[in-house]
Amino acid sequence: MAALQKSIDKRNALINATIELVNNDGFHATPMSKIAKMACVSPATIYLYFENKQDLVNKTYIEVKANYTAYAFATYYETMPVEEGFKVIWHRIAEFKLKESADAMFLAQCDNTPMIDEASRQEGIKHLQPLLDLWARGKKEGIIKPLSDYMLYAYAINPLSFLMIAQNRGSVKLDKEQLEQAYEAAWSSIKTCK
Amino acid sequence: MAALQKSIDKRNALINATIELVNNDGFHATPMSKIAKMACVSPATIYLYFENKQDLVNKTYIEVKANYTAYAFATYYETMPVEEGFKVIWHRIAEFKLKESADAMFLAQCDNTPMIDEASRQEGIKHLQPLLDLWARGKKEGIIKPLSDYMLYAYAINPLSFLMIAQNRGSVKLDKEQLEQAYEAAWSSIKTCK
DNA sequence: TTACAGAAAATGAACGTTCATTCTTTTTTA
DNA sequence: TAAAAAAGAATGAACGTTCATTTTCTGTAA
Repeated sequence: MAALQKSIDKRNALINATIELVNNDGFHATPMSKIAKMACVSPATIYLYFENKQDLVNKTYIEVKANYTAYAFATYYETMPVEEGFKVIWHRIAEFKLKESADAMFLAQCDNTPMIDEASRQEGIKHLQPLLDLWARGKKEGIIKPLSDYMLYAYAINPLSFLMIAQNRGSVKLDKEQLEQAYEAAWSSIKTCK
Repeated sequence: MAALQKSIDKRNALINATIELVNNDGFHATPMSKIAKMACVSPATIYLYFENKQDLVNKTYIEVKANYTAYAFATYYETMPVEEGFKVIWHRIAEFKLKESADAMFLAQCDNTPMIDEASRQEGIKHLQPLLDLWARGKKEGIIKPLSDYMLYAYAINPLSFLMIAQNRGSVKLDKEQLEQAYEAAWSSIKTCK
Protein backbone atom coordinates (compact mmCIF):
# COMPACT_ATOMS: atom_id res chain seq x y z
CA MET A 1 0.00 0.00 0.00
CA ALA A 2 2.28 2.66 -1.22
CA ALA A 3 1.32 6.22 -2.03
CA LEU A 4 4.30 7.58 -3.81
CA GLN A 5 4.14 10.88 -5.50
CA LYS A 6 5.58 11.98 -8.74
CA SER A 7 8.35 14.45 -8.16
CA ILE A 8 7.46 18.08 -8.76
CA ASP A 9 11.14 18.71 -9.44
CA LYS A 10 11.07 16.28 -12.33
CA ARG A 11 7.98 17.95 -13.75
CA ASN A 12 9.62 21.36 -13.51
CA ALA A 13 12.79 20.06 -15.12
CA LEU A 14 10.72 18.76 -18.02
CA ILE A 15 8.89 22.06 -18.43
CA ASN A 16 12.13 24.05 -18.31
CA ALA A 17 13.84 21.75 -20.79
CA THR A 18 10.87 22.13 -23.12
CA ILE A 19 11.06 25.91 -22.97
CA GLU A 20 14.78 26.04 -23.64
CA LEU A 21 14.82 23.51 -26.45
CA VAL A 22 11.71 24.86 -28.18
CA ASN A 23 13.18 28.36 -28.02
CA ASN A 24 16.33 27.18 -29.75
CA ASP A 25 15.00 24.72 -32.29
CA GLY A 26 11.23 25.04 -32.50
CA PHE A 27 8.58 22.59 -31.33
CA HIS A 28 8.80 19.97 -34.03
CA ALA A 29 12.59 20.03 -34.10
CA THR A 30 12.90 19.11 -30.43
CA PRO A 31 12.62 15.37 -29.92
CA MET A 32 11.23 13.91 -26.74
CA SER A 33 14.54 12.12 -26.28
CA LYS A 34 16.36 15.46 -26.11
CA ILE A 35 13.88 16.89 -23.62
CA ALA A 36 14.32 13.76 -21.52
CA LYS A 37 18.09 14.00 -21.65
CA MET A 38 18.13 17.65 -20.62
CA ALA A 39 15.77 16.90 -17.74
CA CYS A 40 17.92 13.90 -16.71
CA VAL A 41 15.06 11.50 -17.16
CA SER A 42 14.16 8.57 -19.35
CA PRO A 43 11.98 9.32 -22.36
CA ALA A 44 9.40 6.91 -20.99
CA THR A 45 9.16 8.94 -17.77
CA ILE A 46 7.78 11.94 -19.63
CA TYR A 47 4.66 9.88 -20.26
CA LEU A 48 4.07 9.51 -16.55
CA TYR A 49 3.74 13.29 -16.28
CA PHE A 50 2.18 14.20 -19.62
CA GLU A 51 -0.11 12.42 -22.05
CA ASN A 52 2.02 13.07 -25.09
CA LYS A 53 4.20 15.70 -26.72
CA GLN A 54 1.29 17.99 -27.56
CA ASP A 55 0.04 17.82 -24.00
CA LEU A 56 3.52 18.64 -22.71
CA VAL A 57 3.77 21.78 -24.77
CA ASN A 58 0.19 22.86 -24.02
CA LYS A 59 0.73 22.49 -20.28
CA THR A 60 4.03 24.32 -20.55
CA TYR A 61 2.32 27.18 -22.35
CA ILE A 62 -0.45 27.49 -19.78
CA GLU A 63 2.00 27.39 -16.90
CA VAL A 64 4.29 30.03 -18.38
CA LYS A 65 1.35 32.24 -19.28
CA ALA A 66 0.05 32.02 -15.72
CA ASN A 67 3.47 33.04 -14.36
CA TYR A 68 3.57 35.92 -16.79
CA THR A 69 0.22 37.40 -15.81
CA ALA A 70 0.82 36.83 -12.10
CA TYR A 71 4.03 38.80 -12.46
CA ALA A 72 2.33 41.51 -14.49
CA PHE A 73 -0.35 42.24 -11.89
CA ALA A 74 1.64 41.60 -8.73
CA THR A 75 2.01 45.27 -7.77
CA TYR A 76 -1.27 46.51 -9.24
CA TYR A 77 -4.40 47.33 -7.23
CA GLU A 78 -7.78 48.13 -8.65
CA THR A 79 -7.96 51.22 -6.49
CA MET A 80 -5.12 52.88 -8.38
CA PRO A 81 -5.87 55.73 -10.77
CA VAL A 82 -6.00 54.54 -14.36
CA GLU A 83 -2.79 56.16 -15.52
CA GLU A 84 -0.79 54.89 -12.56
CA GLY A 85 -2.30 51.42 -12.88
CA PHE A 86 -1.32 51.21 -16.53
CA LYS A 87 2.16 52.45 -15.80
CA VAL A 88 2.66 49.85 -13.09
CA ILE A 89 1.38 46.97 -15.20
CA TRP A 90 3.32 48.05 -18.27
CA HIS A 91 6.58 48.22 -16.39
CA ARG A 92 6.02 44.86 -14.73
CA ILE A 93 5.41 43.31 -18.12
CA ALA A 94 8.55 44.93 -19.46
CA GLU A 95 10.50 43.66 -16.46
CA PHE A 96 9.19 40.13 -16.98
CA LYS A 97 10.12 40.12 -20.64
CA LEU A 98 13.63 41.31 -19.91
CA LYS A 99 14.34 39.21 -16.82
CA GLU A 100 12.52 36.03 -17.77
CA SER A 101 13.37 36.28 -21.40
CA ALA A 102 13.34 32.53 -22.02
CA ASP A 103 9.76 32.34 -20.80
CA ALA A 104 8.80 35.42 -22.80
CA MET A 105 10.42 34.09 -25.98
CA PHE A 106 8.52 30.86 -25.56
CA LEU A 107 5.22 32.72 -25.27
CA ALA A 108 6.00 34.87 -28.29
CA GLN A 109 6.71 31.78 -30.34
CA CYS A 110 3.50 30.11 -29.17
CA ASP A 111 1.41 33.14 -30.02
CA ASN A 112 2.52 33.19 -33.67
CA THR A 113 2.54 29.54 -34.66
CA PRO A 114 0.12 26.60 -34.85
CA MET A 115 2.11 25.00 -32.02
CA ILE A 116 -0.57 25.32 -29.34
CA ASP A 117 -4.14 24.01 -29.15
CA GLU A 118 -6.82 26.62 -29.55
CA ALA A 119 -8.23 25.50 -26.18
CA SER A 120 -4.95 26.13 -24.39
CA ARG A 121 -4.70 29.51 -26.08
CA GLN A 122 -8.13 30.47 -24.72
CA GLU A 123 -7.12 29.23 -21.30
CA GLY A 124 -4.08 31.51 -21.43
CA ILE A 125 -6.05 34.63 -22.37
CA LYS A 126 -8.33 34.46 -19.36
CA HIS A 127 -5.74 35.74 -16.93
CA LEU A 128 -5.46 39.10 -18.68
CA GLN A 129 -8.83 40.21 -17.34
CA PRO A 130 -7.50 42.81 -14.84
CA LEU A 131 -5.89 44.72 -17.70
CA LEU A 132 -9.12 44.70 -19.71
CA ASP A 133 -10.97 45.94 -16.65
CA LEU A 134 -8.46 48.76 -16.23
CA TRP A 135 -8.97 49.79 -19.83
CA ALA A 136 -12.74 49.75 -19.44
CA ARG A 137 -12.36 52.07 -16.48
CA GLY A 138 -10.00 54.33 -18.40
CA LYS A 139 -12.42 54.57 -21.30
CA LYS A 140 -15.31 55.39 -18.99
CA GLU A 141 -13.25 58.16 -17.41
CA GLY A 142 -12.30 59.50 -20.83
CA ILE A 143 -8.59 58.95 -20.20
CA ILE A 144 -8.13 56.13 -22.70
CA LYS A 145 -9.23 56.20 -26.32
CA PRO A 146 -12.42 54.26 -27.04
CA LEU A 147 -10.63 51.45 -28.87
CA SER A 148 -11.24 47.70 -28.80
CA ASP A 149 -9.16 45.65 -26.37
CA TYR A 150 -7.25 44.05 -29.24
CA MET A 151 -6.33 47.46 -30.58
CA LEU A 152 -5.16 48.68 -27.18
CA TYR A 153 -3.12 45.53 -26.66
CA ALA A 154 -1.61 45.81 -30.12
CA TYR A 155 -0.27 49.30 -29.45
CA ALA A 156 0.33 49.40 -25.72
CA ILE A 157 1.63 45.95 -24.86
CA ASN A 158 2.56 43.92 -27.88
CA PRO A 159 5.41 46.17 -29.10
CA LEU A 160 7.33 44.99 -26.04
CA SER A 161 7.42 41.50 -27.53
CA PHE A 162 8.93 42.82 -30.72
CA LEU A 163 11.57 44.76 -28.82
CA MET A 164 12.38 41.79 -26.60
CA ILE A 165 12.87 39.50 -29.60
CA ALA A 166 15.11 42.10 -31.23
CA GLN A 167 17.11 42.36 -28.03
CA ASN A 168 17.44 38.60 -27.72
CA ARG A 169 18.74 38.44 -31.28
CA GLY A 170 21.32 41.05 -30.35
CA SER A 171 19.89 43.69 -32.70
CA VAL A 172 19.12 46.12 -29.88
CA LYS A 173 20.13 46.83 -26.31
CA LEU A 174 17.27 48.18 -24.23
CA ASP A 175 18.63 50.48 -21.53
CA LYS A 176 16.61 52.37 -18.95
CA GLU A 177 16.22 55.42 -21.16
CA GLN A 178 14.96 53.44 -24.13
CA LEU A 179 12.51 51.66 -21.90
CA GLU A 180 11.08 54.99 -20.79
CA GLN A 181 10.82 56.07 -24.42
CA ALA A 182 8.95 52.85 -25.15
CA TYR A 183 6.58 53.51 -22.28
CA GLU A 184 5.99 57.03 -23.56
CA ALA A 185 5.18 55.72 -27.03
CA ALA A 186 2.83 53.11 -25.60
CA TRP A 187 0.96 55.61 -23.48
CA SER A 188 0.86 58.16 -26.31
CA SER A 189 -0.87 55.72 -28.57
CA ILE A 190 -3.74 54.89 -26.23
CA LYS A 191 -4.35 58.00 -24.09
CA THR A 192 -6.89 60.59 -25.17
CA CYS A 193 -5.99 64.27 -25.68
CA LYS A 194 -3.36 65.21 -28.18
CA MET B 1 21.72 19.29 -77.21
CA ALA B 2 18.50 20.39 -75.68
CA ALA B 3 18.01 23.51 -73.61
CA LEU B 4 14.83 22.91 -71.69
CA GLN B 5 13.94 25.15 -68.86
CA LYS B 6 12.53 24.42 -65.48
CA SER B 7 8.99 25.67 -65.28
CA ILE B 8 8.49 28.88 -63.36
CA ASP B 9 4.93 27.76 -62.75
CA LYS B 10 6.16 24.69 -60.93
CA ARG B 11 8.47 26.79 -58.79
CA ASN B 12 5.63 29.13 -57.91
CA ALA B 13 3.35 26.23 -57.09
CA LEU B 14 5.99 24.89 -54.71
CA ILE B 15 6.43 28.27 -53.03
CA ASN B 16 2.68 28.74 -52.65
CA ALA B 17 2.19 25.25 -51.29
CA THR B 18 4.95 25.89 -48.77
CA ILE B 19 3.29 29.10 -47.59
CA GLU B 20 -0.12 27.52 -47.18
CA LEU B 21 1.06 24.36 -45.46
CA VAL B 22 3.54 26.09 -43.15
CA ASN B 23 0.81 28.55 -42.16
CA ASN B 24 -1.50 25.72 -41.19
CA ASP B 25 0.86 23.23 -39.62
CA GLY B 26 4.22 24.90 -39.04
CA PHE B 27 7.52 24.25 -40.79
CA HIS B 28 8.55 20.97 -39.21
CA ALA B 29 5.05 19.54 -39.40
CA THR B 30 4.83 19.94 -43.17
CA PRO B 31 6.51 17.05 -44.95
CA MET B 32 8.09 17.49 -48.34
CA SER B 33 5.71 14.82 -49.61
CA LYS B 34 2.74 17.03 -48.71
CA ILE B 35 4.26 20.09 -50.36
CA ALA B 36 4.89 18.00 -53.46
CA LYS B 37 1.34 16.69 -53.50
CA MET B 38 -0.19 20.15 -53.16
CA ALA B 39 2.03 21.44 -55.97
CA CYS B 40 1.10 18.43 -58.13
CA VAL B 41 4.70 17.34 -58.39
CA SER B 42 6.85 14.41 -57.36
CA PRO B 43 8.80 14.81 -54.11
CA ALA B 44 11.98 14.30 -56.08
CA THR B 45 11.16 17.23 -58.32
CA ILE B 46 11.43 19.66 -55.42
CA TYR B 47 15.15 18.90 -55.35
CA LEU B 48 15.54 20.13 -58.91
CA TYR B 49 14.37 23.56 -57.81
CA PHE B 50 15.74 23.75 -54.27
CA GLU B 51 18.72 22.25 -52.47
CA ASN B 52 16.74 20.90 -49.56
CA LYS B 53 13.86 21.72 -47.24
CA GLN B 54 15.71 24.51 -45.43
CA ASP B 55 16.64 26.11 -48.74
CA LEU B 56 13.02 25.91 -49.89
CA VAL B 57 11.75 27.76 -46.86
CA ASN B 58 14.57 30.34 -46.92
CA LYS B 59 13.91 31.13 -50.57
CA THR B 60 10.19 31.32 -49.90
CA TYR B 61 10.80 33.78 -47.08
CA ILE B 62 13.02 36.03 -49.16
CA GLU B 63 10.59 36.02 -52.07
CA VAL B 64 7.58 36.85 -49.91
CA LYS B 65 9.50 39.55 -48.08
CA ALA B 66 10.49 41.14 -51.37
CA ASN B 67 6.85 41.15 -52.52
CA TYR B 68 5.83 42.71 -49.23
CA THR B 69 8.26 45.60 -49.38
CA ALA B 70 7.66 46.20 -53.07
CA TYR B 71 3.97 46.52 -52.28
CA ALA B 72 4.64 48.76 -49.29
CA PHE B 73 6.62 51.33 -51.24
CA ALA B 74 4.80 51.17 -54.57
CA THR B 75 2.97 54.49 -54.17
CA TYR B 76 5.60 56.30 -52.11
CA TYR B 77 8.01 58.91 -53.45
CA GLU B 78 10.92 60.39 -51.60
CA THR B 79 9.73 63.85 -52.48
CA MET B 80 6.62 63.49 -50.35
CA PRO B 81 6.39 65.34 -47.04
CA VAL B 82 7.24 63.08 -44.11
CA GLU B 83 3.75 62.80 -42.70
CA GLU B 84 2.19 62.02 -46.05
CA GLY B 85 4.92 59.52 -46.88
CA PHE B 86 4.39 57.68 -43.64
CA LYS B 87 0.65 57.65 -44.14
CA VAL B 88 0.99 56.21 -47.62
CA ILE B 89 3.45 53.50 -46.59
CA TRP B 90 1.48 52.57 -43.49
CA HIS B 91 -1.72 52.14 -45.44
CA ARG B 92 -0.04 50.09 -48.13
CA ILE B 93 1.39 47.78 -45.49
CA ALA B 94 -2.04 47.47 -43.90
CA GLU B 95 -3.55 46.70 -47.28
CA PHE B 96 -0.95 44.04 -47.97
CA LYS B 97 -1.51 42.36 -44.63
CA LEU B 98 -5.26 42.27 -45.13
CA LYS B 99 -5.33 41.33 -48.81
CA GLU B 100 -2.35 38.98 -48.95
CA SER B 101 -2.96 37.57 -45.53
CA ALA B 102 -1.43 34.17 -46.28
CA ASP B 103 1.84 35.84 -47.23
CA ALA B 104 1.68 38.11 -44.20
CA MET B 105 0.95 35.23 -41.84
CA PHE B 106 3.92 33.37 -43.23
CA LEU B 107 6.22 36.34 -42.60
CA ALA B 108 4.90 36.78 -39.07
CA GLN B 109 5.60 33.15 -38.33
CA CYS B 110 9.10 33.39 -39.78
CA ASP B 111 9.91 36.46 -37.72
CA ASN B 112 9.16 34.75 -34.42
CA THR B 113 10.65 31.29 -34.80
CA PRO B 114 14.01 29.65 -35.50
CA MET B 115 12.60 28.55 -38.86
CA ILE B 116 14.73 30.82 -41.04
CA ASP B 117 18.49 31.16 -41.44
CA GLU B 118 19.97 34.29 -39.93
CA ALA B 119 21.45 35.08 -43.37
CA SER B 120 18.05 34.97 -45.05
CA ARG B 121 16.65 37.15 -42.29
CA GLN B 122 19.31 39.78 -42.95
CA GLU B 123 18.59 39.56 -46.67
CA GLY B 124 14.93 40.27 -45.96
CA ILE B 125 15.61 43.33 -43.80
CA LYS B 126 17.55 45.16 -46.51
CA HIS B 127 14.47 46.10 -48.48
CA LEU B 128 13.04 48.23 -45.68
CA GLN B 129 15.60 50.96 -46.27
CA PRO B 130 13.17 53.53 -47.77
CA LEU B 131 11.19 53.49 -44.54
CA LEU B 132 14.31 54.01 -42.44
CA ASP B 133 15.30 56.89 -44.69
CA LEU B 134 11.89 58.45 -44.27
CA TRP B 135 12.22 58.23 -40.51
CA ALA B 136 15.67 59.79 -40.60
CA ARG B 137 14.20 62.66 -42.57
CA GLY B 138 11.31 62.98 -40.13
CA LYS B 139 13.66 63.09 -37.17
CA LYS B 140 15.82 65.72 -38.82
CA GLU B 141 12.75 67.86 -39.46
CA GLY B 142 11.62 67.40 -35.86
CA ILE B 143 8.38 65.73 -36.91
CA ILE B 144 9.23 62.28 -35.64
CA LYS B 145 10.48 61.44 -32.15
CA PRO B 146 14.22 60.74 -31.94
CA LEU B 147 13.80 57.03 -31.37
CA SER B 148 15.78 54.10 -32.73
CA ASP B 149 14.48 52.43 -35.88
CA TYR B 150 13.57 49.30 -33.94
CA MET B 151 11.52 51.37 -31.53
CA LEU B 152 9.72 53.16 -34.35
CA TYR B 153 9.01 49.89 -36.11
CA ALA B 154 7.77 48.30 -32.89
CA TYR B 155 5.14 51.00 -32.37
CA ALA B 156 4.27 52.20 -35.84
CA ILE B 157 4.34 49.07 -38.00
CA ASN B 158 4.49 45.89 -35.99
CA PRO B 159 1.10 46.27 -34.25
CA LEU B 160 -0.45 45.62 -37.64
CA SER B 161 0.94 42.09 -37.53
CA PHE B 162 -0.72 41.48 -34.20
CA LEU B 163 -4.04 42.79 -35.48
CA MET B 164 -3.81 40.74 -38.66
CA ILE B 165 -3.14 37.55 -36.74
CA ALA B 166 -6.08 38.30 -34.44
CA GLN B 167 -8.28 38.89 -37.46
CA ASN B 168 -7.13 35.69 -39.14
CA ARG B 169 -8.00 33.77 -35.98
CA GLY B 170 -11.45 35.32 -36.09
CA SER B 171 -10.97 37.28 -32.87
CA VAL B 172 -11.42 40.64 -34.56
CA LYS B 173 -12.92 42.16 -37.71
CA LEU B 174 -10.96 45.14 -38.94
CA ASP B 175 -13.30 47.54 -40.71
CA LYS B 176 -12.37 50.85 -42.29
CA GLU B 177 -13.03 52.80 -39.13
CA GLN B 178 -10.87 50.55 -36.98
CA LEU B 179 -8.10 50.78 -39.51
CA GLU B 180 -8.15 54.56 -39.24
CA GLN B 181 -8.05 54.27 -35.46
CA ALA B 182 -5.04 52.02 -35.81
CA TYR B 183 -3.33 54.53 -38.05
CA GLU B 184 -4.05 57.27 -35.55
CA ALA B 185 -2.53 55.21 -32.73
CA ALA B 186 0.53 54.44 -34.83
CA TRP B 187 1.12 58.04 -35.75
CA SER B 188 0.44 59.22 -32.20
CA SER B 189 3.15 57.00 -30.84
CA ILE B 190 5.94 58.25 -33.11
CA LYS B 191 5.14 61.91 -33.93
CA THR B 192 6.55 64.69 -31.81
CA CYS B 193 4.30 67.26 -30.07
CA LYS B 194 1.72 66.12 -27.62
C1' DT C 1 7.83 18.14 -92.60
C1' DT C 2 9.18 14.33 -90.21
C1' DA C 3 12.11 11.43 -87.48
C1' DC C 4 15.44 10.97 -84.29
C1' DA C 5 19.10 11.57 -80.76
C1' DG C 6 20.27 13.18 -76.63
C1' DA C 7 19.95 15.81 -72.63
C1' DA C 8 17.16 18.03 -69.24
C1' DA C 9 13.16 17.37 -66.38
C1' DA C 10 10.25 14.62 -63.92
C1' DT C 11 8.92 10.58 -61.61
C1' DG C 12 7.76 6.72 -58.08
C1' DA C 13 9.88 3.64 -55.33
C1' DA C 14 13.40 2.81 -52.11
C1' DC C 15 16.80 3.94 -48.38
C1' DG C 16 18.52 5.00 -44.06
C1' DT C 17 17.46 7.62 -40.20
C1' DT C 18 14.85 9.63 -36.64
C1' DC C 19 11.03 10.12 -33.97
C1' DA C 20 6.98 9.48 -30.59
C1' DT C 21 5.34 6.08 -28.06
C1' DT C 22 5.00 1.48 -25.76
C1' DC C 23 6.67 -2.75 -23.54
C1' DT C 24 9.11 -5.20 -20.17
C1' DT C 25 11.98 -5.01 -16.48
C1' DT C 26 14.20 -2.86 -12.54
C1' DT C 27 14.31 0.42 -8.78
C1' DT C 28 12.34 3.05 -5.21
C1' DT C 29 9.62 3.96 -1.25
C1' DA C 30 5.54 4.01 2.00
C1' DT D 1 6.35 -6.39 0.38
C1' DA D 2 3.58 -4.56 -2.94
C1' DA D 3 2.58 -1.06 -5.88
C1' DA D 4 4.02 3.19 -7.93
C1' DA D 5 7.78 5.28 -10.45
C1' DA D 6 11.48 5.06 -13.49
C1' DA D 7 14.31 3.10 -16.82
C1' DG D 8 16.20 1.36 -21.30
C1' DA D 9 15.37 -1.15 -25.17
C1' DA D 10 12.16 -2.07 -28.72
C1' DT D 11 8.61 -0.86 -32.32
C1' DG D 12 6.38 0.86 -36.16
C1' DA D 13 5.45 4.84 -38.64
C1' DA D 14 7.00 8.89 -40.99
C1' DC D 15 10.35 11.69 -42.75
C1' DG D 16 14.01 13.94 -45.97
C1' DT D 17 16.58 12.65 -49.52
C1' DT D 18 18.45 9.75 -53.34
C1' DC D 19 18.33 6.38 -57.09
C1' DA D 20 17.16 4.23 -61.27
C1' DT D 21 14.12 4.92 -64.71
C1' DT D 22 10.83 7.18 -67.81
C1' DT D 23 8.98 11.23 -70.04
C1' DT D 24 9.32 15.49 -72.37
C1' DC D 25 11.25 18.54 -75.31
C1' DT D 26 14.55 20.80 -78.69
C1' DG D 27 17.94 21.12 -82.39
C1' DT D 28 19.30 18.81 -86.37
C1' DA D 29 19.48 15.79 -90.35
C1' DA D 30 17.06 13.55 -93.80
